[in-house]
Amino acid sequence: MPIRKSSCCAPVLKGQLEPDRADELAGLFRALGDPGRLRLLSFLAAQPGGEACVCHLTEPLGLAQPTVSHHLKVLTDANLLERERRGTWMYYRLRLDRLEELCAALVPPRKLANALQRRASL
Amino acid sequence: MPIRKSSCCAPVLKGQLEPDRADELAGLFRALGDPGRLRLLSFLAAQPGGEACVCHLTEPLGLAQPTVSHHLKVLTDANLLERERRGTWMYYRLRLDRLEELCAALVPPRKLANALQRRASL
DNA sequence: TCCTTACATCGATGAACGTCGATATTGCGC
DNA sequence: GCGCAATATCGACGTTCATCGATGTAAGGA
Repeated sequence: MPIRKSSCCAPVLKGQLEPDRADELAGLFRALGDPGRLRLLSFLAAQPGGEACVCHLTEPLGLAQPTVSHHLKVLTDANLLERERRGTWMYYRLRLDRLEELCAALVPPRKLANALQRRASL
Repeated sequence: MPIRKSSCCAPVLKGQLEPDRADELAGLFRALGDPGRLRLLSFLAAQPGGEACVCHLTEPLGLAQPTVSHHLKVLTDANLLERERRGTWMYYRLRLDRLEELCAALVPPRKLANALQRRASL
């Protein structure tokens, strides 16, 4: 059933956001779309150096160890974390640069700068 | 089976991000975690005034009308869009302020400002 | 080599989600 | 009120996902 394009508004520009790029961004946002994972990021950000090993993350989250491991994997696959082995322990570190990239994708940088300026002037 | 907190790293600060706030933010990111919805936002952002009615959104997305309606509802429920009726047509408009808020929640504003400055100086 | 600790992977289960055809609702013009 | 056009809601189906117990793997110490 074809939808008539009556004259309600200007037709929308096509392909502003490429489907491939949309898939990629959506994957990133989906990685952020879980409260446990957000708290993981928050915990890591609160650490000096933005890093911690797994054994200190499972208790404050209230999730089982396999679940935490799963979430860490999701975030690492999305390149929002990087892992490094040190002896028995596995360290996970925040990638702030990736979060900044995501911000820039969400809001045009110029508008973001304006918003930050507005906020700073209050 | 209790996990021993051996001396691998400094213990993580607790409750940096409140569970309630984490749920709220996760809901927002989940709303952004679909390629169709991201393209919807992109299409709207490309429109003068950042608004459009539904009939012009369904074709470029390649999704059926009920699906588009569903996505618009998800985004509206997340307060990322606002709707306004004009006669037969329903107009959806971007809420840039909400996207800016989300950015600020992702990256501490000071670090964001630094990142933008770095980028501007290239 | 054996045991223990730290972490990852597997497999299963239940819930949430994307999609769309069919149908309902709302508003406009006649 | 009737009919049509625009949009929302419903219902169902298949997929994806979060969760966790059980098990596998890898590293260090005795």
